[in-house]
Amino acid sequence: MNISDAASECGLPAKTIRYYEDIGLVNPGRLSNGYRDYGEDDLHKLRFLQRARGLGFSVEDCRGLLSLYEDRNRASADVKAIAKTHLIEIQRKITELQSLQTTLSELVHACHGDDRPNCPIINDLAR
Amino acid sequence: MNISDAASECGLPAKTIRYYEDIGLVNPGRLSNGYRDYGEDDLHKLRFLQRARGLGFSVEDCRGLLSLYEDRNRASADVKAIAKTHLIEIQRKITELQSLQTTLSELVHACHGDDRPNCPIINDLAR
DNA sequence: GATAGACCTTCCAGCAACTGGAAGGTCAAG
DNA sequence: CTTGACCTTCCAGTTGCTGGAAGGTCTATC
Repeated sequence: MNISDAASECGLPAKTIRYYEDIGLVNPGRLSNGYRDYGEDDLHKLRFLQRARGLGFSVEDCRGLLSLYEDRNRASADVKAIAKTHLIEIQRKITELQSLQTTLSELVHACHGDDRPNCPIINDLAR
Repeated sequence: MNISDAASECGLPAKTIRYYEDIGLVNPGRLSNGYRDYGEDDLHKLRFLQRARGLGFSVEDCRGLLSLYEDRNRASADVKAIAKTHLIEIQRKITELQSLQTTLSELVHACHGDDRPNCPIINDLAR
């Protein structure tokens, strides 16, 4: 299967798939004309990557998850550890964004938003 | 005032301040020896940038806010528009992260996390 | 006057995770 | 035999810095 069919199969752009190959995540075979040729294993990995990236795992996390995916003797604890760390990071980001949201929405509400120059947002930033 | 004093005044690393100059945000004068020399206006702008970046505004947003800050005839509506757009973007990110959080925390809870290979997290990613 | 150390300068490279585009090869249809 | 849609590689750009190298300057001390 060529790269654009693989792309529509797994939901990743061809560019991204080539990039994943560059960084050593998925190594398809090659046809005699030099074209990449994706087999079922490759497609599984690509779909795996698409899902994992979609859950916000970093590419390096994905590398780790992928090797656990391929390891039939993995300990689920190893997978859980990666996921847990990521989850904590997500929770940290949510908290941070919520704090920004609170501040910003107060400022936005305090600002008249008319054609006059007085502006609580600017005042706050300038304080 | 030299760059390291300016840095401690505004809470930004010297490297970052030089970078902001590179991209045309704050242009201090220069002493005869070529050293940057920060005046009160420069420091105000740097503090402004530090606050605005801290609220998550992009550097390009900061450029816009800075020029509104310096425009005594600004319309507060222009400021509010930038802030509102940013706020909406923050809210979008929060929603997205919360959805990731839900999915991931379900997976993490479902995973035993022992030394056996069976793992709902991997299973989900591989489905 | 020499020297050490702490500044300062510029410029170049790298991070994450792609994305766009140029230049060129290949293939199937008409 | 040409057109157009693929494919290939490689290089540059994105965001917002950050680290480091190479070299100039300043201040203090000996």
